Amino acid sequence: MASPPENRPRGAGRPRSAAADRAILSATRSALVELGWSALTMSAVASRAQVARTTLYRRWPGKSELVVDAVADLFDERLELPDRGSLAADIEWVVLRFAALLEQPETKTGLMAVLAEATRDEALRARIRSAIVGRQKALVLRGRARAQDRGELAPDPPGDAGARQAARTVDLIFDVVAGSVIHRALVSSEPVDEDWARDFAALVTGGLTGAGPRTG
Amino acid sequence: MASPPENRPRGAGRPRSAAADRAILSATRSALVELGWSALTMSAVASRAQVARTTLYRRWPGKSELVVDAVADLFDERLELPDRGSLAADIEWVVLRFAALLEQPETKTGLMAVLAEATRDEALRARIRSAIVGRQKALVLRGRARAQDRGELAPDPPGDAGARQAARTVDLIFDVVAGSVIHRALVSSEPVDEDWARDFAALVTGGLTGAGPRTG
DNA sequence: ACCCTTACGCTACGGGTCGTAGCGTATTAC
DNA sequence: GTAATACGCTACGACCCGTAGCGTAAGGGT
Repeated sequence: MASPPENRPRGAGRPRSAAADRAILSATRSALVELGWSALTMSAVASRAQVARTTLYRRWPGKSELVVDAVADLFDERLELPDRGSLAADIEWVVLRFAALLEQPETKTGLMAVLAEATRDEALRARIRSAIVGRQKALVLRGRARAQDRGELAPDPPGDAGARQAARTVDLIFDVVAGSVIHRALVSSEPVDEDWARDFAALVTGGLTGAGPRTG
Repeated sequence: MASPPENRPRGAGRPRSAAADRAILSATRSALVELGWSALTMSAVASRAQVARTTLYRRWPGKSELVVDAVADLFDERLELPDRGSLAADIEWVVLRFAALLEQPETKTGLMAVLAEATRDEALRARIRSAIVGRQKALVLRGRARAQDRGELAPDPPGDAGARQAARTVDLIFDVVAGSVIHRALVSSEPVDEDWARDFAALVTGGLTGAGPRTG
């Protein structure tokens, strides 16, 4: 669960209101949906959260950090990867799951806004990777290992070079899955539905030349 | 070439200064790199362009529209697709070309900022598609047709259903290529170099199960 | 129970941006 | 030449920013 940085000296004085934390983060999300990034102001968040404007500045340095924490909460759902029987089916499941997350207007607006702001800020980008997007990578690792167990994929070659090669492949798959879904949903503005997920999984597993997207 | 919308009644009065147009768009790009989206102000652009602030408002309604036009120029380079001999090589070429575009800090910051703002604005999103991202789709169409001529890909099935299926495939490929490159470069913050392009092309053409990313 | 420490709400401040309006001047088409 | 438009400049009210100072509320430690 994302929270404001706890730099305060512990063990003395009045503790910060957890209710205020929740109200602020929730207000930030709803305000982000209604107003968008550029129109979102600290004043708007404060008034929605029934909180003084100064209270916001006591916890977050500025808009970017506040929004990152607010959005990170949305990616906190349990990420599971049930065994769907095949690599392609597992991929479809991940795609649809990720798409469902992006369907929420809060996530959509919040993620893109934060990514845009992070273009000039490597620290912020690292925070996004660890707190938001990076969690999805664990799913790729698990799905790949499972496919190797099934015999659908070749096992990792031994040795140091093999491990490095495997890591590169995982990174590649991760960028392809996450990037394609985001692009489809947020740039092309087309639905990431079961049909698309099936085509996508077929492409990733079989490629264009092999058992291409069209199976029927 | 992107220009401010020409809604003015033609044929009378003093025409708008084309030099000012160029100066404003150029100033917007450089300011965007140095300041980032949120710190970018109309005042900053005006002073850099040696132009009165009111001149900006005479041409663009606001920051978003101005930045879109400024960034669109960067995507205006001639988009060519020389025949590299194979589908995989053609894909590698497109990936590296697109990545080179995204390497420029102006393009990077500008594109993400505009995409973020477009999350809440379908009109802006459509403008981005037609003016910026959508142009790349022509490359996908050409590359696919060429691969079909070579016999690497099956020709489109005849009839209406076949055409629709082909269109879906093109859309899919486009989202996968553009999305993956953007995600790799802007989210993962890893270089889109020749090694990555080769792995990516191998994945898209052969798939995970087939002639996987590792060919050597 | 008491004090100490901190959070909170409120008000106020200087500085900046926004988007618009009005003016006089410059520059072009007809 | 005349009409029409662009341009630079100035000014305006409204808003937001980030910080400071105040009195008050609410816990923790002994």
